[in-house]
Amino acid sequence: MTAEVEAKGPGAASPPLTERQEARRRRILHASAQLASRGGFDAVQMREVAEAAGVALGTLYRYFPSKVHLLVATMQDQLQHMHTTLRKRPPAGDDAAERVAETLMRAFRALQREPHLADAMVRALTFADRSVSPEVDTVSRLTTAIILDAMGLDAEPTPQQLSAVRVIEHTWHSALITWLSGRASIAQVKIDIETVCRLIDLTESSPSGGTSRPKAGGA
Amino acid sequence: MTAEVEAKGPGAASPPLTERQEARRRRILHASAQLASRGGFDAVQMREVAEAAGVALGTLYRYFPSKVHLLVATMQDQLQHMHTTLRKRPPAGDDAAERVAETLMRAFRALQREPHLADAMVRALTFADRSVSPEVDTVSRLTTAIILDAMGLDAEPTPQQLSAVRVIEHTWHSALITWLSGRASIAQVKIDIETVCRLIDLTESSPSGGTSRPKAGGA
DNA sequence: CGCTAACCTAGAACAAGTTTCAGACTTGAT
DNA sequence: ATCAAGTCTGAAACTTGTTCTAGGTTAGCG
Repeated sequence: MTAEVEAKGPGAASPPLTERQEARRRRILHASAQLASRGGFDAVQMREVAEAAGVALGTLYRYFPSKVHLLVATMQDQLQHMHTTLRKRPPAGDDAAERVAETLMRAFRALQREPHLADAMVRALTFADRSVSPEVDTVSRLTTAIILDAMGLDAEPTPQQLSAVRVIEHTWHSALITWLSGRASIAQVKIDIETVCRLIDLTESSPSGGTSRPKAGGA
Repeated sequence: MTAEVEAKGPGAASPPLTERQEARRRRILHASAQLASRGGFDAVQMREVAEAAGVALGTLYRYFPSKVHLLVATMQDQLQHMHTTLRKRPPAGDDAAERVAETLMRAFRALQREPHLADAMVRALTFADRSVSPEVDTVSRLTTAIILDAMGLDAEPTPQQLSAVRVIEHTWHSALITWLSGRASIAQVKIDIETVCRLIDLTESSPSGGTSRPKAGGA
């Protein structure tokens, strides 16, 4: 139990990094993503990451206390990027289930363009043990935010809707894994996503229109 | 249809093991489960497994080509055991969704009794790469069989039902992971299982009775 | 029995994640 | 400018999964 991992945990006031430190951090994450894109989880070797980022091995471990921490942070990074990208062109489906499925399929296609990177990030995410919980939780919240965005609700989500979203996330992660390990085809993943998204239809509160509404204006 | 223990691939005619070899194999699996029960994934150290099983390290690797292979085989073992146990007292719910949820919660409670073992097996399962696909697939088929059993269908499952089962499996695995890594409570897992099991209700073919039937005599 | 092929053992060796440490460099305050 | 505290570097060491080697054992067969 040495270092307090200063993650984005609840109320964690990460000591403000100097500019050079911020730059180091970004170099590390970039090197991580680069190596991951080449050969997936196994290709992200800590010594190579350190060398590619131009920092000493000890420094790498000061910034990210383990390989899994590093890759989960890499995923945070990519997810953030994807979130902003997705927000620019919101899904156009008629009901919430369609929109969520469309959004996830869009994300899936993005991952298909970098399957090795996807492999590294997803494997790290599911392999993470308790010591990485705060970071994994951040990823989970980001994913939840993306899905809720896609649903385009005009009110706070109900507990049932949150449950459905949780299940959708479960399916999303697990389906990715089966795809990455070659046990499911792309088509199969699509079917699974569409199947689970039907759960959203079960959570419609009012019998009239439910969550169907083309454009929930936000501001 | 008891799955053959030798999951070396499609049609792989695993050379029949001699009695001493079978005994070695069992000693190894037992040692693996034992160590896993103590301290989870990390506690299953190949050298220790070999010593506890009374075989040389090289022999251990001849039987199981990697730690992940070993743990996935351990899971096959446990699942088989659970499958026969579950069959003895089939779930009593009124509709398929209830029965499946009940069955999974029963399995979940069994895992709670050996959380470290569960940790080792589930982490191995999701961390497995392509080289372990055949074995992971066997586990997946076993899980599917358990769920289909619980549904108590009287006919071949429809494609939609199979999709629902796939999504249930996804949720099951992923929910286990969140529980094991301390990011979800037992209650939360229960909710997620119950939520995803509602998908089964969506696959009822006829509007009359659907899959509801108290006791579908097994086979 | 004695042969051969496959199997097993003990142990060294190798690979990659992680830890440690002494010394050089930055930073912030005085 | 100077000092103290904290940070970074380079390199070695340690851990555990995995591979390799040389020699002993077992099983089937004439």
